Amino acid sequence: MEYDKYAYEPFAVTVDLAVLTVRDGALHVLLVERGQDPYAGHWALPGGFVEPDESAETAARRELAEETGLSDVTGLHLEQLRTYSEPDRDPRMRVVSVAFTALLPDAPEPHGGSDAADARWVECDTALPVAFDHDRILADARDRVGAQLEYTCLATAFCPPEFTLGELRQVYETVWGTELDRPNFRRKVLATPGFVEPVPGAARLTGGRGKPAALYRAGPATSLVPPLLRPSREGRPA
Amino acid sequence: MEYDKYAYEPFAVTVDLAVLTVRDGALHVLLVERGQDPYAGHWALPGGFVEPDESAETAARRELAEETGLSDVTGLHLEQLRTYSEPDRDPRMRVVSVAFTALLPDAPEPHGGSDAADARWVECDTALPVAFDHDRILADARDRVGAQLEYTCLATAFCPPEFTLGELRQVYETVWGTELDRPNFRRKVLATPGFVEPVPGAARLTGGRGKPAALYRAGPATSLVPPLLRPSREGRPA
DNA sequence: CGTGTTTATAGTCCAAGTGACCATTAAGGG
DNA sequence: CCCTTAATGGTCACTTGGACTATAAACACG
Repeated sequence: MEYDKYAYEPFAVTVDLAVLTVRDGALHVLLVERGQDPYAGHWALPGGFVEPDESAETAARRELAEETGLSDVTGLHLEQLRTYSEPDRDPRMRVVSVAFTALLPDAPEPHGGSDAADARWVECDTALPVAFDHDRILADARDRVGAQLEYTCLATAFCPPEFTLGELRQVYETVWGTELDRPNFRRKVLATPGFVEPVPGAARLTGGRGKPAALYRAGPATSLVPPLLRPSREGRPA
Repeated sequence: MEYDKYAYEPFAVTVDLAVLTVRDGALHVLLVERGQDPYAGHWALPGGFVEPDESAETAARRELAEETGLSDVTGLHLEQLRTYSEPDRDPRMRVVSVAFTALLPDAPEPHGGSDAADARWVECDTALPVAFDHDRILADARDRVGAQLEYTCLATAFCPPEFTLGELRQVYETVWGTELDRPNFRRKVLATPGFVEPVPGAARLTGGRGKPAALYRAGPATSLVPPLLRPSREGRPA
């Protein structure tokens, strides 16, 4: 490999974030409204340039803090998704973007941050024209997260620090778009060591309509073996 | 996002390839010997710059053809691994590298190609000092491939067009570093629709020492549900 | 030439896992 | 006060997968 920085057209390197959360039984993504061309007025994934002294991960966490307005993003799940490098993905210049997936427990309304005209949570299933190739990034992020729910304990990243098994089950049902049997889901989760841990004291009462549920915290486990397979689309009569 | 190509230090964008193959019951990786500083004389993963009109995927496939000397790399499994962007990963300048994993069936000896002093297959487990952060890239590639064998049909990418179930099993055993029960492996593979398909005619005779094995081809399936879990390191008495 | 080794293949047995249920408990809403 | 809702506890049958035995068909070696 020869290195001659003047022999090649310089690349701009950016990060794009697919910040996902579960709200009202639907998967939502954080989008910002672009204030300038190209795609002025379109919605787009939050993101920005990687600074000269940053890694892409550092830049992504900085952007996450800026765009969500959260004071503490250290505990949030942030993971590299993949890199998008098609030569024509940005009409102005050569931009290579490292995309990340971030999972948030609750959904605080974002303040239209730094360089974005507006920022808001948008339901993923609404057919919304988004800028650049961000629709593909978002689709890839949904695929990845859906697959990860099967064989990791990642679902707790969508939940607040203390949660009920019903809330955890709704995460699966929302991301997968299926219904799960309550008793079987409970048995599977509780049979997996380190997935969830009971909160010593209380049980939640005031909120829902049914019998109050016990509270759990996320456990130390990260992988889920054997996996929790989503109901197959096969074998269903037409 | 503001785009001003002069406001930021330019990034060089490269691709690095972890080209893996199974040979003699051991996982091998294609390494090239660097001819110049830094790391002159060290071994490194093959790779190179992304050209102005290329995507990272295109560049990776071009490099794969160049480095392996294979005339046809269209059928080979090439997959984006992740992007490495630590600011100090290259001592000379800011280089962001998109790493790929490639899986090869057999192991034709590479010709020391274009800009590499030498190229050869190296057993992955040999503790070899490699340049830059390529040891981490290689470790990530091994992790990824090992995990993918569990829940995808990717193992056939290590095999020639026609192969026996014993060869397929050796792929698993080599990548995972474990032994698998022959009858159980056979039952699992054959019970998965579309994983492998029998070759109409022949059965292999001349090669091995034991009873001749039937030949199979890779089937159309890509995902392996339920997965083929590797034997756990747990539950083993000390 | 026969015997032993090696590998492929067929089949058995049983424990764990899981889907499909049913039943009970404990809240809130009319 | 009854109905609805949701959590929780439990059963049962079927499937999966790990451990294991047995047979078949090649080669190596004396």
